Amino acid sequence: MAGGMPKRLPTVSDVAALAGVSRQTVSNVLNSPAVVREGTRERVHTAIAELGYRPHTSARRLRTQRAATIAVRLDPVGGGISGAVLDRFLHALAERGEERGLTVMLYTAVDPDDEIRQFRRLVDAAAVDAFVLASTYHGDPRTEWLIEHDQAFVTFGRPWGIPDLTDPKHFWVDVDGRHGVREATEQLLARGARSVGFLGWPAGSGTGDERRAGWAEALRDAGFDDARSAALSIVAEEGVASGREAARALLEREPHLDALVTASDTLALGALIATGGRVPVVGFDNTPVAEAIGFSSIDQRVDEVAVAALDLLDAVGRAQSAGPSGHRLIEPRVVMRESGPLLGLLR
Amino acid sequence: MAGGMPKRLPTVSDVAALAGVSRQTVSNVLNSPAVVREGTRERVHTAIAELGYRPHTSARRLRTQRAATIAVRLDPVGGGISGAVLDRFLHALAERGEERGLTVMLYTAVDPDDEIRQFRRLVDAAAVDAFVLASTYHGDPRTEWLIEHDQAFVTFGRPWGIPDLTDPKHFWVDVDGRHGVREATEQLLARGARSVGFLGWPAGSGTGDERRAGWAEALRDAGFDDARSAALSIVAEEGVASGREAARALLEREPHLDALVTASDTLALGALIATGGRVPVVGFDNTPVAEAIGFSSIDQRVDEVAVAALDLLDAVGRAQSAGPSGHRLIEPRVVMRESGPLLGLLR
DNA sequence: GAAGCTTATTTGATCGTTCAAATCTTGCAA
DNA sequence: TTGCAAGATTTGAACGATCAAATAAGCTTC
Repeated sequence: MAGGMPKRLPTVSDVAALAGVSRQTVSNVLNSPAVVREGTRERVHTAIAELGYRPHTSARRLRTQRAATIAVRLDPVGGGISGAVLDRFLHALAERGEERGLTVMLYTAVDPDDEIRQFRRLVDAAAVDAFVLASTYHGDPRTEWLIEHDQAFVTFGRPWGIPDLTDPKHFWVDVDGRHGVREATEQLLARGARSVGFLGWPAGSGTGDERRAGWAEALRDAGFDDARSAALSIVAEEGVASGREAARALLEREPHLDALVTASDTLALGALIATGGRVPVVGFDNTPVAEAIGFSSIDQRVDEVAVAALDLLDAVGRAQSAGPSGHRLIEPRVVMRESGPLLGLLR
Repeated sequence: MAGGMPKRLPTVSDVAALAGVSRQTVSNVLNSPAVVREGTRERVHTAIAELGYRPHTSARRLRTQRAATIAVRLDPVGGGISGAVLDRFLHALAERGEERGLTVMLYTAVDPDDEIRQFRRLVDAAAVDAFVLASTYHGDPRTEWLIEHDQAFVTFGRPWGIPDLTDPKHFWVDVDGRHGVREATEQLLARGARSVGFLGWPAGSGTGDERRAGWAEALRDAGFDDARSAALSIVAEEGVASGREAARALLEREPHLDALVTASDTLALGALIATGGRVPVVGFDNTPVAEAIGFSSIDQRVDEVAVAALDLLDAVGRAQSAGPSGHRLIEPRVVMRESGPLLGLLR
């Protein structure tokens, strides 16, 4: 309705005038309150409140040469069922970032080269002062570029090349999948399971290997010998169908299997279909699908990951040693679902 | 490695100096090339390329008073299985926005009031010049606030209150669910289905009512009388379990049902479980789950939605009448999956 | 009560760009 | 040649904030 004037936003000078002080004092009240005398500070605060003043984002960014923005790449479709993880991570990042005055902006890219082109664009335009990468691999050209060009970044997912792992320039946060899977396996054993199988990805993906290792550790501690363990483990590519096939094969080989841990909710869903829900299955990622169907899963706790990532980033920003070291391992949480609404009904 | 100087980014003056022209000419080359003589323009372009110059985002924003940024709220978890829709919409928005020099930033909010607080924060800080809302309802305080404060915005999802629908200040894009469902139903009938059921949400949600209406239209056109139609329709709350229950009840009542259209992939999954995959089911949203399991679904074509939303936004920006009217209806695409990898195996 | 110090506040310059107005070129008719 | 409009380019100012240096105010101390 109103329509009227475009209603110019109040500036620091307007506040200053109203409070009877100078621009700089207003600025100080906001950025280094300690330096302003109590009475003045209060007067300025009421003026700010009265006018509904807020610092002009771009003006501040121009002067301070900080974009206060972190860029995150949004994947094309968030591959398969497990896509929601990035979603939740983004949400956490946006929420936690805002608490620290950071804006999260999105970019897209079709391949690593394209992504580097984006880096260049954003960096050259001073549009961003840090990047969050959602996963990296050994010899990743993206991290190489970022390091080469002195750009702040954190990866969600540890770098899997041995040398990179300790590279002080590479900051990362990751979820300790090994620990999570181990704990899930232990819980299954503790509640009476006699043989717990594992359905995971082919060797070579660092993440998958870690998850399998966690399961293997739990079995070893429970007294299983290596031959027995080997028989209880099977491999499948990510995908519901291939998970179903593999689970079926494993069950044929090991009819007495009474629980199954998997490397992802996608595989878990396949396994559930194969077993008709008769065998408890634990997935990984705790996706909405796991919740809807009602099977157990290991939650990555992306909220913690986001907080850790931001912590690392502003450590980088201040060029101070990022706490103990340049990375953080978050412990996932096992979410056991006793009897999902649909588990028994799948058969 | 490099380490060295912080390497100041080149400015418009650096380019000007190198090309032997003034600042403003460089600016003109970028913003109104027509006004610069051909030869000069070329010289400036090579200088730009040589230095790898790009306009400083914040400086430009400060001067032009445009943030070139649109804000989108990221939902807490993206409810259930269908969450991926927002995900894909965001991706499309980011990608298409970038083509037009727009940045997509995220914000979060726990409820409408909180969201309005965010509006205020972003608007007062001149951090954003338009909002995209992912759905609205009748008397939505958010759209009221935005209109009241002359803020540009578009909603994905038409406003369901009658008066709002034609409000020239409310710009919206929506997917014509009625049309999509109708088309899917027709396709099923065309390939020989004799009775096609509908599993949808309780009346009252505009979106759900539209979808049901599309199915009803198709049946009517095919010569079904209203009593027959009514018997083929059933209602369920969103959720895999309730979908399964409802589908089961419907099948008991109508054993000869040979196809089922549903209001969401979540309901579709429930129906598939109930029928053991024996009855073809069409979902809505074409989520990754539909693709993974292999059942048919209606795709919202979020990419088109994103483009339309951006078109409307810059129509608003230029205060020119937004094409035919302030809204766009996108036709969804029916994705028929003949024999999903898992369909027959669910039983 | 004036010198000397600390604390509080103000002034002028600057970040990098674009706007508005001024100046310089060019082309062409008189 | 001169005049003069149209076109091309340049100059000065401004966007709104913060930095750095300068000034003013408040407290001690002798």
